[in-house]
Amino acid sequence: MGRQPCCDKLKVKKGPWTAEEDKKLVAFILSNGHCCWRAVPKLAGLLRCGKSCRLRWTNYLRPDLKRGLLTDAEEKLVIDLHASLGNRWSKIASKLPGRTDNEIKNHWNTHIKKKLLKMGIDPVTHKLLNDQTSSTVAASPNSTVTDDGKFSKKHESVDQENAINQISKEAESTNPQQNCSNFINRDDQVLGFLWDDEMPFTDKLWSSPLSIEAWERSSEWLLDYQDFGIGDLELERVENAGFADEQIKLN
DNA sequence: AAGATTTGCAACCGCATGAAA
DNA sequence: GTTTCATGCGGTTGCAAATCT
Repeated sequence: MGRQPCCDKLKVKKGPWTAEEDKKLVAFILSNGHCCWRAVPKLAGLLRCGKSCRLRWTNYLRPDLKRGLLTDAEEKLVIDLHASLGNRWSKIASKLPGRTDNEIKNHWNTHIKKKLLKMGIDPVTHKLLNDQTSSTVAASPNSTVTDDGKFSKKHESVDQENAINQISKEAESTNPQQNCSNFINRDDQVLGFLWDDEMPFTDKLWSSPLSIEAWERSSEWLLDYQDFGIGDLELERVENAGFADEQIKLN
């Protein structure tokens, strides 16, 4: 006897969410929280699977999400983290406040991968493409790397330790051709917080109560960006400033 | 202008994991 | 110890928008 489906697939709606559905979901979560995702669609009056609700909330409706393209600083962090962690997008996303694993994964596949290839860098190994003798960054007796660049979840702390050692080794290297990561401007103070498991300021944000009005105020981009696609430059400017502020706070 | 192709991203699917019964 | 269930994660797909021919 296998596992039952999380919902009755015949009676659930699929595909893009409407503004009405978004509003229902947000209103429900802001007033009730999401103790059990399976119950959310029924209680919120949505013909959706609980899984779909969770995804919509975490990837799109959460009030603390940033919108727009990743900044240069964020992109560099993603590349660094990918070199150390591989395709563990949720782990990478946890180090970039306001960004989701889905967003980072998409940005990696559509932008960063191409950029690295253009620079002659293998996006899987983070080594120069013509450097046949190099092994992967995280390859060590204590970590496992699969063909597609996935890292084993076992020995995580050892992997992280190796990664930190690797990053400091890279920083010491003076020859830009030796390792692709040298093109990244290192900021040790920034990298320092990357290995902390907690991101205190996002936790604070989540623990504070939020009204539907507050959500609507903080999510005006939903109208601006989803329906009309305006304000990208202004948004980017604000986000860049915000990200810089967060880094200053952390330092 | 119109059709073909490419790109970017939201959403889905299946699997893994851990907790509860 | 086994089964069931809820949730999270990473890979993949589908489709609208953008770009090319």
